Amino acid sequence: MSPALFFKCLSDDTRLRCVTLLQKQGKLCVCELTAALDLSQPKISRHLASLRQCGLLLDSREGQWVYYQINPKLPDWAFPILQNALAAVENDPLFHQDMERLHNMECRPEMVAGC
Amino acid sequence: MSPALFFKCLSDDTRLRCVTLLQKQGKLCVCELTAALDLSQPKISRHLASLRQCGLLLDSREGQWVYYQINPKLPDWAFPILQNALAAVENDPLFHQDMERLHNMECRPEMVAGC
DNA sequence: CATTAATATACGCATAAGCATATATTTAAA
DNA sequence: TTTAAATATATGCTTATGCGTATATTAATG
Repeated sequence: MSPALFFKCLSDDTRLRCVTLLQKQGKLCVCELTAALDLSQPKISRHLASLRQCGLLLDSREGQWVYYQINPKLPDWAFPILQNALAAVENDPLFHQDMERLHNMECRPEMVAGC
Repeated sequence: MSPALFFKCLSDDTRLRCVTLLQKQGKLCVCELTAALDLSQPKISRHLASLRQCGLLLDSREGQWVYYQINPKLPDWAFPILQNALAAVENDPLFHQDMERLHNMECRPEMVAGC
């Protein structure tokens, strides 16, 4: 993963929103990201796949759900950039909207038992 | 300038090399960047134009030469990212090659009198 | 005024990116 | 084993990106 490729991963709004949400929340499944960003499932899934393929994200299936997280084995120089990326969007009301939609999911996957 | 657009500026190797050299050196003219990166003048010029148009770089003509520098009026969140971008490439031998070619220019513009 | 150096732009092209829609796959549950 | 939910992928399309080459522009110089 070269620095230029790394920046390309963050150069699309949908991908940047996914990555910063994951940076903030640690681990989210596809349906949570779909709800948070209020975009179509295939669109989210395609961008997540591209982020996984270039090594920025890791995925892990837990039953029905596939969770994504920032790859902890990224090169050292990558982590400060991710922090800066989060800082760059954290004051944006659109970021707060994403967070709000995430928290307002009627039925979060991890709460399935209670549904 | 949105964060995603800012990252897109850094997502191409030629542009990233220009920006990190300018971050390191402060101010360089087109022919210095052309020599440092060892690429064609139109290619450098086109990328510099795109970086200027989106506000990342400023240009200033001094006689025959056009100098480029990082725009000091970038949003606050942009500067730490630029620092981290430089940090990400500074240990790369290819970055050192660019620096070396820059310093090895037989005739730097600012030395014109001595040529 | 003609020439040269530095820089910018135009053109034509090839490839990459991103999208919406439809469909396949995987897993859990009835 | 049928059904439904979550996720992934395929298809066809449109637009964006990047490139090499050629040419235009601007400024200094003879």
